[in-house]
Amino acid sequence: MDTKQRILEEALTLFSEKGYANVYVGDIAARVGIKAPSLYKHYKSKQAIFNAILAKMDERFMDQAKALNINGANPIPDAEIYKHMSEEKLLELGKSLFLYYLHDDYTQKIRKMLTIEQFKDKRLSDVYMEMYVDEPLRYQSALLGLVTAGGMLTTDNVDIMTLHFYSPIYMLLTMCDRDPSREPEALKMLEAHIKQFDKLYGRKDK
Amino acid sequence: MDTKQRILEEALTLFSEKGYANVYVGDIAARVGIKAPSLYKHYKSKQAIFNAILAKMDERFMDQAKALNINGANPIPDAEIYKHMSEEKLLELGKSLFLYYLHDDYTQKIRKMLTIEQFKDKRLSDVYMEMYVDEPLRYQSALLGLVTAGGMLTTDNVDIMTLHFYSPIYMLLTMCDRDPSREPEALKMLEAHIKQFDKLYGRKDK
DNA sequence: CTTGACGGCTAATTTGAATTAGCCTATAAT
DNA sequence: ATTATAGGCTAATTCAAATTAGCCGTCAAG
Repeated sequence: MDTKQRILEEALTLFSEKGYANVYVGDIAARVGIKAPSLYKHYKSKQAIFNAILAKMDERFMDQAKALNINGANPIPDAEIYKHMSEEKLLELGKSLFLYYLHDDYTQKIRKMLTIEQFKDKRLSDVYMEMYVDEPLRYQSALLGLVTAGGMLTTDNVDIMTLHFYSPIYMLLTMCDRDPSREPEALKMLEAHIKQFDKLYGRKDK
Repeated sequence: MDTKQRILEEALTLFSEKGYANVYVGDIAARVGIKAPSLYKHYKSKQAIFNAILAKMDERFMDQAKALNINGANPIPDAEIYKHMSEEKLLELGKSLFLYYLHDDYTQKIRKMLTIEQFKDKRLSDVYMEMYVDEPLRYQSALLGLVTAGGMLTTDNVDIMTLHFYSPIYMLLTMCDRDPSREPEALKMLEAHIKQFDKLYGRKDK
């Protein structure tokens, strides 16, 4: 078992629940199944553990950005799909986006940790915004742009349409992060939101 | 000068910037213009200062709720105004809401503090949600309900319409909290959002 | 078969921040 | 005028948490 890796995982879990300052190195060690001083065989300090988590996050984020081809000339790999976007498909898209963000273990923990630690370090709030505001808006804008081009949605301002699509998702997400018991309620609202969105922006003659 | 009050103000400022754990009692004292031990003439402990801030927040929040008559039989005092809601008025409503939340010193600091500390204590996340999610949605829903009744907006689901109105405001707000330099950009998007909102929900024959 | 590095442990040690002790001055009430 | 209280200060003290010292067993390479 890779202790060095385990330490990062358990530390991230704890940091995301209680924040850096409220987690003691002994807590991390206990969850890994060792004693606090043994941590220092793997990392120079508590801060170094935190830094390693961020480094790994950066790495993953870069990979993901590359995988999504966001910057490349070819924005969406399977563009054709989005030209024939039905209400059901839109619904599925929104729900899977929401549920992925909400339930993916790593993503959720990172998001919570960034939320807690963001005001300590501008770099963290920048990462948060890129991950949960700017990048989703950019990506979905490209996507909804295709749908619009395909004629399934109509607007003269794709960016605002994207804002209308995504911001409820974002708000419901922050709601469920704070209170997971409200997930069913959030899902109901999400569905109603997307149906309404489709009605508002969908072609009248659809 | 009311030192006891000053302490709460300076402590809130610091807590909202750096989080409880990263603020030292000496920092608070320094800003007030005294030495750390003197704080203890006014509050039993650092935690007691934090609690006092929350107590005062609760108090204000109660007052505000009462002033808005949210629970009372009479939801909006000057309901008539809202029956004749033009695009410009809607715009003004949204902008003033946004700018109030964003710039009101006390509100902003409380929001940032709750954001940082929320995962430590469920009570804090509950307050946050009430203040920035549930209460605004309830209030605006009542308001937009009136507008709808007046015939200036059309929908079969006021709650979703309200979600569509408010969630972009919410998202832009959290964006500006993280990076105040993006306020102009946010304001532009806010305006475009509301104009588009009005187009989408406004009566076709307006 | 022995050596050295890896990774664990217990028992210090360090550190730094919160809190307490105890003193001093000003002021307001008796 | 005396005294009590409020509120400030400096100099301890406490305490918890991070880190270091130093020991030990295992195991793979030579």
